[in-house]
Amino acid sequence: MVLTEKHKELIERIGVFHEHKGMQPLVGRIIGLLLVHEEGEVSFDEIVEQLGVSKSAVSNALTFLQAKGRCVYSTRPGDRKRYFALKVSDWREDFEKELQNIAEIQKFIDEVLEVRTEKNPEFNCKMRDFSNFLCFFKQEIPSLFERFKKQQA
Amino acid sequence: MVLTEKHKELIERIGVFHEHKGMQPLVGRIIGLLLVHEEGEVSFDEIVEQLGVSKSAVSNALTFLQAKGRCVYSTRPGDRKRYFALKVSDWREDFEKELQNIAEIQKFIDEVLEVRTEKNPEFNCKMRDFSNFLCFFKQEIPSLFERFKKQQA
DNA sequence: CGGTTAGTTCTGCAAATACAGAACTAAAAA
DNA sequence: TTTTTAGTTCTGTATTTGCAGAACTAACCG
Repeated sequence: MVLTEKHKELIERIGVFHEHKGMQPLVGRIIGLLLVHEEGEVSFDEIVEQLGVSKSAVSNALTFLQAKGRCVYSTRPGDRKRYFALKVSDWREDFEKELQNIAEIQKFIDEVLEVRTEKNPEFNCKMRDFSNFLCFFKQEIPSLFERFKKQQA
Repeated sequence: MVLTEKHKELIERIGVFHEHKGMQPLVGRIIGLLLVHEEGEVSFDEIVEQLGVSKSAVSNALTFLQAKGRCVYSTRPGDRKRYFALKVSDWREDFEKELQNIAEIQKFIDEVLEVRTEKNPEFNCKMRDFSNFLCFFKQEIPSLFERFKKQQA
C-alpha cells in the first residue's frame, strides 16, 4: 500500500497522541500505521519501510505491543512473514481497563485519608467526597456498556 | 510536621503513580506530600527539606503544577513565604477533563475512518462501533455527575 | 551442505530528562 | 544603605531513553 501525505500526517498525529500517554514514539506510530493501513495487516518489512526505521526498533516496539495485548500477528501458508494487526476487537475491554485505571487514584486517596489527622477537616471532607465519587464511578462502568448496547438495538 | 515512615512510603507510591501518568518524578512526590501533609498548605522551604531536593527543582515543579492548575499558593500577613496547596476543590472538573481526554481518541478514529478504503469492512465496522460508543460515552459524562449528586442526597 | 530469509538480541551512541548548585533578582528588614 | 530572605533562572551533568547497526539465530531453500 502506498501512503499519501495525508496518511503520513495522520500517522504522526496518532503517534504523538500516544506519546503523551506515555508510550515511546515508534510504538505510537506503529499503532497509527496499523490503523490507517487498508488491509489492517502489515508485514514486519512493510512497517520498517513505511516508517523508515530500523528492524531492531520495530522488533522491540512490536514485542511491547504484543505484551500489552494491543497487537497480534498471523501467518500465511507458504509465507514465512508475520502480518501484524491491532486487536480492535477488544476495544470494550481496553476502554474498561482505562476507566478502571484512572479510578485507581481512589486507592491512594483512601490511604491518604487513613494517615491524615483531623487538623484540616475541610480538606478531608473534599477528599472523602472525591473518594465516594470514584467508588460510584467504578460501579457505574458496567451499566454504561449495557446502556450503550440497548441504545444500539 | 514530622513525617513517619508510613507517610514517606505513601508519598513515594503516589509519586510513582503520577510518574506512570507521564509526570516527572519530583512533581508526583510533591503531589504526594501536599496530600499527606496535615495542614494541606506547605511552604516552599518545607517541600525542599521534606523531600531532600534542591530549590531549583522544587521551583520548576511548582511552576509546572500551577500552570496545570493543580496547585495554588497563598501568603500570610507579615510572612513572605508562600504556602502551597493542591486544588482539591476542582476534582469534578479535573476528573471530567480526564474522561474527555481518554475519549479524545474518537477524533483520530473518525479521521482514520475517513481515509480508509472499504477493503477491510470488518475492521471498519469495529472502528465505527468504537467511535459510536465514544460518542455515547461523552454524552453520558454530565449525567454521571448528576446521578452522583442525587445519590448523595 | 552452504546460502537466503525473517526476525531477535546485543552494543553503542546521540538526544532528552531531571536534577544539583551557583548566580541572580526582588522585596523586606535592619 | 547594606543585609537578609524567598524564590527564580542559568549552567552543567549523571541518568535514561530511543533508536541504529551489527552480530546473531532459526527455519527454510537449493
